[in-house]
Amino acid sequence: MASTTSQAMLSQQQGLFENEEGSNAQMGFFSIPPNLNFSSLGSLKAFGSSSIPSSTNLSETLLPSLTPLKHREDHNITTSSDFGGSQLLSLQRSTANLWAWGEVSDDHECLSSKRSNGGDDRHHHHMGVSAMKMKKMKAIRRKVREPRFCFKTMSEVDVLDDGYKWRKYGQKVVKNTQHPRSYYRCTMDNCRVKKRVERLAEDPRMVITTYEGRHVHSPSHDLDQDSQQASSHLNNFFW
DNA sequence: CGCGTTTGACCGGCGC
DNA sequence: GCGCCGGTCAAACGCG
Repeated sequence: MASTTSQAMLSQQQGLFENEEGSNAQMGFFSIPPNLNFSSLGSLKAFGSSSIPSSTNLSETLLPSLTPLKHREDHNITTSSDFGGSQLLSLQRSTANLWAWGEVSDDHECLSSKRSNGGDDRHHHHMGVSAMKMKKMKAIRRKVREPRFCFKTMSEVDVLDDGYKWRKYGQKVVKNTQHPRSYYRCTMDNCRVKKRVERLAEDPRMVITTYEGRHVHSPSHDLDQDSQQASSHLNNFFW
């Protein structure tokens, strides 16, 4: 991996969020300029949660600044001031987690998951949801799911450090893409947040990350100083 | 030894 | 009904 200037320069960042408006399920979209500063976050937040009561416990999560892991280890890139061009925004709904799967499917900017509840059904079985209930839920084509948020960043590394600890639980080559999609789950016990990471087929320099769910805890304590620096700013907004 | 990754198998939904 | 496909599981493995 050549350590050029572009290595951690997430010069172009765009994000998507999905909300749970039921039949009006939709995805927002925003671009994150490389020189984003914290004052911008307010507007992004407002954009992403236009229908959310602003008082809802601020559990919308703004993930701490991202540092590509390898770079964090190898090059110790700093993320102060404007995040060093390496940041992640996550907008999540803190209210009910209902959304219609069939209607958030066809956005190729985000990881398309036209019907990604196969494995989750199994998961729900594990969680003790009765088959009867699941059938009923399926019947109305509506499913209790965690809010999702996806964005794409330009980075040479796949896994961006968002301050949480993730465990990889799967990898899959999806059709019509040359790069595998990786599946991660938050390592915290009762935290069911998942994320998927893949590279854009059209532009392998772009990494698409999709977060699903909401963390029930603060970011991992073992952040390095850089991350702590940046996330401490963010904490003013969200924690 | 504990934790994280890899990877083939499996499951369930969807389209034909 | 069957095959395809995305998502998940879990055993095996690697590493510190």
